[in-house]
Formats: sequence, C-alpha cells, structure tokens
Amino acid sequence: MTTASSPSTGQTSPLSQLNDPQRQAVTHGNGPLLILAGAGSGKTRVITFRIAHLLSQGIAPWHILAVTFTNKAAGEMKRRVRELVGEPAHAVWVSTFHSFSARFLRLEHEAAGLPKEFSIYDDDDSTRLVKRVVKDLNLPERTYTAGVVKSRLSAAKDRLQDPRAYANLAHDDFGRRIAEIYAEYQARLQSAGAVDFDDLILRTLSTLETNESLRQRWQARFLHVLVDEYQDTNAAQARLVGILAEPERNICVVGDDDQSIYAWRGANIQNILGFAKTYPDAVTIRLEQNYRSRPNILEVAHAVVSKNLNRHPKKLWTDKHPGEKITLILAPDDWAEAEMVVGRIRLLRERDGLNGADCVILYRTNAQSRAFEEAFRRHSVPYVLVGGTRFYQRAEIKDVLAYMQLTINGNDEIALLRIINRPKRGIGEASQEKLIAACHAARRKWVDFLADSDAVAAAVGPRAAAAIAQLSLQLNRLKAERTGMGMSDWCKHLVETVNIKQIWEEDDPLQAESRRENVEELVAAIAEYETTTEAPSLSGFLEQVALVADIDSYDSQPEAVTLMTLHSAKGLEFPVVFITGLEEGLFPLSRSMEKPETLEEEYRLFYVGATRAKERLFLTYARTRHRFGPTGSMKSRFIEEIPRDYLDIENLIPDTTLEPGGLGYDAPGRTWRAGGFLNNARRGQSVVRRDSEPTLPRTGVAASLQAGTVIRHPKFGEGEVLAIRGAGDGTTCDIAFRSGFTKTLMVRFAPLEILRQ
DNA sequence: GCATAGATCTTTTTT
DNA sequence: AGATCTATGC
Repeated sequence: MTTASSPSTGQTSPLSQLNDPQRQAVTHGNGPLLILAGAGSGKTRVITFRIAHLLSQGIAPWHILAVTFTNKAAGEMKRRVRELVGEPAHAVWVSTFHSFSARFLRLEHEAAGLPKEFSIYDDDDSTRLVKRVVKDLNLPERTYTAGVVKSRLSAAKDRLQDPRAYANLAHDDFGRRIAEIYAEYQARLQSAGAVDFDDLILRTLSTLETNESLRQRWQARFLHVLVDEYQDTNAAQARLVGILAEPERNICVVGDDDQSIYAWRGANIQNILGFAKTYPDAVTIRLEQNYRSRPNILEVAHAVVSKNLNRHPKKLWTDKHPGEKITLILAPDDWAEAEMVVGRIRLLRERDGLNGADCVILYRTNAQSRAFEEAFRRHSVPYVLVGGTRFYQRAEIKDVLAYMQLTINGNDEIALLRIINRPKRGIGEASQEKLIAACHAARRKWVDFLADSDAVAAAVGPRAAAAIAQLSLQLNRLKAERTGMGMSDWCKHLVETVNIKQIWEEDDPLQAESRRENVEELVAAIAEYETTTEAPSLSGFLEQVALVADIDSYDSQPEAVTLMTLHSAKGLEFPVVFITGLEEGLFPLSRSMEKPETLEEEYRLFYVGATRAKERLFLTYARTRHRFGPTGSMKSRFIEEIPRDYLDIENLIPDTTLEPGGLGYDAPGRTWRAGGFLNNARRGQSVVRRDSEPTLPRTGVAASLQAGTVIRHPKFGEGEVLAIRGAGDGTTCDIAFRSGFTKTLMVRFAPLEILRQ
C-alpha cells in the first residue's frame, strides 16, 4: 500500500522499516489498542506487521483473528502476512465480518438454530421476501414499499432490536405494522432456513451471547483480535469483535474517522470516536505521516474534509515534493467531460509514459459510468468497470443458483418461488398464491408440503398439482445425481435438464445469447472453485457467491483504465485519479444535502477519493448532465472549498468567464438555448451521437421554455406556458391549453414542442 | 393463465 | 428515458 520498499526477508529487521508510531503500534503488548491511521499512513502495513510480530512472540497463528470488510482486503492482508512469515500465515483467521459469521454459523448451526445447509439471502432475495410478507399480511404495498420497510428493518437490526423489542417501542400505527412485518419476515426466514446479511452477524452475536460454554470456547480460540476499517463497523459488528476478544481484551482496531463513508449502512462513527471510553485502558496511536500522496493532493483533500465539524482535528504530513497542481476541468456537459478525461489519459500515456492501469475514474453514482464507457470505446482505450450490476445478481445466474440452492435447502421459499414457474410449467400466479396460503396455514415446511400430493391437490387445480409433482421429482433427481458427478458437470447437466434456456427465450429472445454466455461463465466459475478450493462443496460455493462484492474480484488489468464509484475505491491507490461529476446535487448528492450528518459524509467521501491519488489529481465538472433528461447544475461546493492556488483550471465552457464569486456558469438549466448549443460544431456532434434522433432533443426544448412560450403537447394540444417553477430536476411548468384547462407538468418529462417563443 | 398496455418509479453508496 | 410493476382484457 505504501510506496516504501517492500519488506525484504532477512537482512534488516522488519521493524526497522517502520516509523516510530508504526513501530509502537506493531510492538504494543497486551490490552486494547486504537490506531488512528490517516489515509496512506501505512495502515495495512501496520496490521500485517503486527500479526507477524505476534507470531514471532510465540502466539499460535490460530489464536489470531483479523477482520476486514471486503474479501479483497482480507485476501490482500493474508497475502502480505504470508510474505512476512510464510506458511504459518495460513492458519491465521483472516476474513470479512460476513464470511467469518457464515463460517461460525455453519460450525455452530445447531446452537444457532439453523439447518446445516442454510441459505444466505442477498439484497435482492430479502427484498423479494419483504414484498411477499407485505402481500401476505394484506398490507397496502404502496404504503409499505420494499424500500421503506427494508430501511426500517435494517435500522432495527443495526440497533440490535428484535421484532419484539421493535414492537414495544413502536408508538404509532405505522410502527406497529412495521413490527408485524418484521416479525413475519424473521419467521419466514427461519422456516426457509435462511439468513440475510444483517442476520449473519446478528445470529452469530446472539448465539455467542446466549450460550456461555460455546462463548468461552470461541473466546479461548482467539487471543488477539484485529479489526480493520473500524470506523465502518455498526453496533453488532463492534460488539461481536468485542466479545471475541474477551476476556484478554487484546483487541486492536484500526481506522480513520475521516474515512467513515458507510453511516448510511448503519456504520456508527461513535465506535471509533468512543473506543477510548469503552476501553478506558486503551492505548491510542496516531499515524499521521502519509507515504502515498503528493502534498498538493493532501492539501486539497484536507481543505475539504477540514470543513466538517464532527471530526478529530488532524492533518497528514509528508516529506515528498509538492507535485503538480490539481487540474480542474470545466466541461459543458457530461459527454464533453468524458471526452476530456479520455483525452487527458491518452496524453498522460503518450507524453508521460503512464500506463492506462495507473488511472482511475471515480464517480458518485454508478449511472455515471456510461458516458465514460462510451468514450473509452469510441477511442479504443481499454477499461475495466467495477461494480454496477454484479454478475451473480443477473437474473439468469440467479435462476440457476436458485435451482442449485433448492437441491440443498428445499425449504428456501424465495428460491422456490423464483423458479416455480420458470420455465413455464402452468403454475401461474393464482396457483402460487394458493400454495403459499395453504403451506403457511398448515405451518409446514416447503419440502414437506410439496411432497404431500394430497395437500397440494387440495390447494390447487389438477394441472398445477401435476406440474408441482413433476418439479419435486426433478429436484429430487438432481439432488441424487449430485453425488455422482463433479460440481461443474452437474451444473451443466442441471441447466440442460431443467431446460433453463427456455426461460431466456420466453423472457427476451434477443438477450438469450448473452445469457447463455453468462451461464457458461458460471459453470467455469464453479469449475475454478472446484479445483482451487480445499474442500469444495455446493453450499461453500453458494456461500462464496452470496458474499462476494464486485470489488473483491477486481484486479487491475494491464493497460486498462479503472472505472468505479468513490465508495469502491476505499483502500485502493492509483498514481492518477479523476474525481468526476463535481456538481451540486450529484456530488454532494442532493439527498445527502438534507441533513448535516449525511452532508459531512459526502465531504469524507471526497476526502477518500482525493487521497487515493499518489501523483496527480483531476477534478471534473459538467455544466449540464443527462440524468433523467439534461439538467444544468452548479459546480460542487467542494470546488469552492479548495484554495485557488492549488488549482489549475481548464475551462472548456464557451462564453463563460472565471470570476471572483465563482467559476462563471449560468443558472441551472435556464439560460442556454438548445439552438445555440447545436450551432457549435463540436457540440452538434455530441448531440447526434447521443440521441440518434434527428430533431432537437426534447431536453433542449424544455430548457428554453419560459412564460409566454407557445407549445404543443401530443395529447393536450396547443397551449401557452404561464410560469416555470422550481429548478433542476423538479422544475415544473403551468400550461394553459387552448382546450380550456390548465395543467402543471414536469418540464423534464413533458413531450413539448415549441411553436413560438 | 397469459399477453399487452398503461402506470410508476428510478439513482447513492454495498457486505 | 428506460426498466419494472400493475391492471386489464382475452
């Protein structure tokens, strides 16, 4: 992670490669230890060296537990420990919170009250279950939307409240209903033999807390617990590692409050800020020397994050040469922004001898990747995209996985309902509803219920009943066949027997080909798992699949520029970083601007992004952007926070001046005209590229509306604009139509044609 | 039970 | 604008 020389074996003592505070942290003896490690201060180095140090002190490797958030970070940590100590590294427990918990629950499934082969529900599965529950409780789906319910449940789980505790605290009708949903959701998980992501941690915690002898056994197992990215832990996670570290309390946590960017997922910054209160005898060590970035980059990052009120005042320092100024690129729109970035990268490659793989493009939302992908393809520059729709989330993959899952856990309701009529077997929605009602009314498990042909026949018509008998038979046969063959061959066989490809043809024949390819990739992934894992098992594979993030499998490829969100970039570093889309409402995101706490998190996100850069940092702004239609925007407040001396500004917006109060742009989405836009040759090209429509983009029309404009609407006919209200995405206009009525329309959606200004 | 057209929401970030 | 969900008619 640092640019300092890599640890050489032999010769010098590893400790001589460390600075004073780093060495103190590494050699700290027993008792709680808090390491406040700024960005690029050699945090991973300290953790790995500390593990090596503990081993050298005679601690057995299996007595050490190191926990991180991503599999990638865990893998990296393991690799580096192995570099330092060789084979013993193998026996050190290095894992993520979630994979540790999954492993724990497999081992202790009885005490945890779970079947051995429990399913792990990812986000999509748990959303489906929430919807199912809301429907089965006969609650209005509009009020209790999956999004609202899930955020409530997740918040409850973050606070360690079970359904009963939640119900007791509910003070209004809505809260009581949520409590009902929560209780039913958990009951359904239980009878499906499944846990969701939050439950992995919570069940591990409650199993440890309620079972004393088991707890003592696990506590004895770990004499030293090390936690990375402690600022991102939630209540359950902090408590989990706290318990495991008892009674010795050899807990070493590493983190940086300035890099806390997961509060929205329940991370509690108080865990790190209040660590010294929880452990009064904790030793605190600060790592403030940065080995990664040029001073100019650090200054800019600091200028922004230091505006936050809720933080420990601190400032990183480095003895490097200042480096170049930060380049701020002002582009007229997102298309030009992407062009500029690609152009700069080509220049860096040709003139400065940099490799594409040295560069990363960061953005706030995944949707922004598209413009860059197009630009890279236009210019034939290789790139890798991290994130977006994950491979294992794709419908065709989840279908296959659901079949596989059902052969090991036949009670998995979500998997069952996913495939019960895919491919179509004549078990339609009505039959499905009847089955669900009957199965739950009888309080039976699915395996049991479906095998009972009388019960099924009583619930649904004869055709559906026959189809269900077929399906159960098929699943049982597949299950039996599994023992006889290799996993990947079996998967291939499954895809054939079930006739999975029929699903794709039913859904969308155009995409059938790419779906087939994806499933082939899945088979290949299983084959790889099979050959590279010590004791491969189907449930092991499915678990791995549920717990991988896209970032985990990310490896920079030769020559390829990386594209990812700011969140994904945490923990990585690149010589050249582009932070893009620096516009009010996008970064910081408008939803985050409502509350001071979430706005501060955006500042930290900027800090995380900027401190990824070793040599050069570029910031880009696009005056208009195609979001739901183009919207004009003002430059991000982050830009305003940066002292001008550090900036090299490239203004590509025509007819604007850079002046004192700002960077010279017009009010959002109002003053520029579609016509003027198109007259510019370069812009014209961009518009044609983007929408193949030969006419003016509607968006341009919307932008030139003003009171008095006469328009035509395909449905309502001719009318006159009375007023424009609001700004940005939410802009509406009142229009008086000739036919006599007045209507308020969303400017960005209304298909208006301008007749007269 | 299924196909189609209309309605509605979406885009924050992820284990 | 586009995807996804819902309502309706066959």
